[in-house]
Amino acid sequence: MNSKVKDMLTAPGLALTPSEARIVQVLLSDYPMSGLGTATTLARRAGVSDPTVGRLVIKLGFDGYPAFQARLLAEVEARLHSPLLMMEAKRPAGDGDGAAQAYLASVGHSLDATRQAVPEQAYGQAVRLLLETKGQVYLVGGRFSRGIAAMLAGYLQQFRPGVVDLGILSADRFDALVDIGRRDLLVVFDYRRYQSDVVAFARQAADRGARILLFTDVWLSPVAEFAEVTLSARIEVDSPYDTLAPAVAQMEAVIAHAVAETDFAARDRIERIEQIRAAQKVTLDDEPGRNAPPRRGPDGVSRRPKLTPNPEGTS
Amino acid sequence: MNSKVKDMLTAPGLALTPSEARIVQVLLSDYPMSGLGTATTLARRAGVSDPTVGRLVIKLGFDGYPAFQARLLAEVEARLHSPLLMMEAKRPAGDGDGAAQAYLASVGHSLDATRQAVPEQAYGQAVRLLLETKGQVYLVGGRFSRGIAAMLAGYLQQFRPGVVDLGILSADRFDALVDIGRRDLLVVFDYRRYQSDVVAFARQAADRGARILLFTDVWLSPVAEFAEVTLSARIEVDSPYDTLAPAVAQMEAVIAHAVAETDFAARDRIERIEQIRAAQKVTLDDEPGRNAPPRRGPDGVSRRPKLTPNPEGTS
DNA sequence: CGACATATGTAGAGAGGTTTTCAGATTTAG
DNA sequence: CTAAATCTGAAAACCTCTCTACATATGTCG
Repeated sequence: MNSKVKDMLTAPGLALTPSEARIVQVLLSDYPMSGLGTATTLARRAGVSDPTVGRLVIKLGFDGYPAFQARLLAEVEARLHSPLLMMEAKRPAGDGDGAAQAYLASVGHSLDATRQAVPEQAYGQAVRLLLETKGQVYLVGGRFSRGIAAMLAGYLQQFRPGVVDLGILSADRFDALVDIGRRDLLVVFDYRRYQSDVVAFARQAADRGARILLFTDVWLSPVAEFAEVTLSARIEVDSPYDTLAPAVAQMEAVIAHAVAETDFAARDRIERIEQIRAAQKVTLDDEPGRNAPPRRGPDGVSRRPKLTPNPEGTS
Repeated sequence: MNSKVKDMLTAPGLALTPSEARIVQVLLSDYPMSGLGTATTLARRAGVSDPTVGRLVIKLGFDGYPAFQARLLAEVEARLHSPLLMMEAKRPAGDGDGAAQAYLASVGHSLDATRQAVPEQAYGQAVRLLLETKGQVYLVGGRFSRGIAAMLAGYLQQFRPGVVDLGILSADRFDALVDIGRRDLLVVFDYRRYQSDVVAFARQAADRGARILLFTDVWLSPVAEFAEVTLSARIEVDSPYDTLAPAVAQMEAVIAHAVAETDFAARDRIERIEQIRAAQKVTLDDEPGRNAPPRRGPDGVSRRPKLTPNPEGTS
């Protein structure tokens, strides 16, 4: 049921009438384009009548020609999104592009640089710290980067208990230091224009024996001196400001590594959280009335191919 | 006349009405798949009526929607027959890279897709909204994306007064609606797993006459229906979660566009803020007293000299 | 050779898609 | 603020496509 149309057409157990065989041959001769027009067009090319085409696709198990075509279209989309194809479509970047697009291209370069700058091993160490810490996991960040800390906190809460996002570091937040000890982990996000309060906080936490995981730029925050693991990102771009996108990607990469590496003992925890959230209807999964009312054929099959929804999303 | 549809859609001399711009955006955001269904489907996704779609393709020089679609199909065929794609059959899919690095590469693809999905013009519109709004600028975001909202708020505060980051949308935050009116702008970050409270908030703000700038993914949050400008990013990656890195980059690209485009009337404001911050010693600069504003070339484009520290950084 | 079964085409009904028409809404110019 | 121009969507007309019903052809077996 899930195989590609091409496989269905060449399946051995298929009993084809002479006319149907001609249609299949046309279909395969320039696959899948010839199936993307109307049924009548295809019939004419095969030298048969359109009802014959309809009968064939029904014999193949589809509910009708539109359903068949939708499947074909979905396959085209899958191929169109292949990484190789994306490379081909990649434009030279920067030619006629405006400032915004040039900026995005520039971010792409920083992202590449980031990928090459940090060995895979470092991600593994970060994951180990995050998941195997027995005590609490505290997170701090600078004025801009604290948003990333919050995102990471959001993910971590799905994986383990004891996650504390310290948010903005106001003076009274330093009180939290009394609770931080040898069994705890402090995750610090500190990118250039290193904030003195963040550095001070991290130093004091380190003095109290806490382990430190640092996300910073390639010039390394002062925190790197006493951090156990440091992940650096390339953040400079063609702009008076720096970009945080590679930093975000790097944080997410840690999560991706965790997901790939662990056998996902945390899965049941995620599912529990999902259930709670569903009960509270915090997210609306299917936009009512927007993409819908899906046009349906008489068979009840949606006419347009679904556009590959992800099992889990962020917002 | 022989240019690709994508180029026609992004051609500079093209005068697009607001509704038409939304269609173009949808087309580009999932190119070329979204143009392969029916005109009605496309219209629905863009939140416009089908005649508007027809008018657009005629304005582009086609004889009608079927003609437009035929051209699109021809392009698909061309790409499908590309030599690169032929090699794909034997693609092992799993590189020698580890999970984290593969993830970063995947983010790179989404970033490229994002760059190509949104015309430069849209960034200009976003900048205009952000800078020329007379009233207040409010910002909201979802559970994860609110970090991006906070980052944007950080930038905006350097450019203009009246920036209000609404933070987490708790029930009492809805009280803020009474202050939102016709002269104000609401910036919404809403990525898939669209949050019902965010959507509801935006809808009510729109009802009160506020203009709306939306950052979302290519499947478009329901907010897109009544947003004045929508910027969509590609956020899906090879991971059970989505990535927000392209979303961050896109937000920053808006800032980059603003910096490049405007004559930077906001410069004095930035300098004032710099002075205040220096006085409070919030950041520890590696080089004290090196607070110069961004250097700019004769063309008015800001130019960052290599290897000099940024005049303004993110942390 | 004749009767039946299967295969195929023709024609038309019905559904869905596109385009035209027109009126309301919005923006722009004066 | 008013008037003109433009933009937009609702509705309907028109067209195209699909699929059903029926008729015809082709082959098969007694």
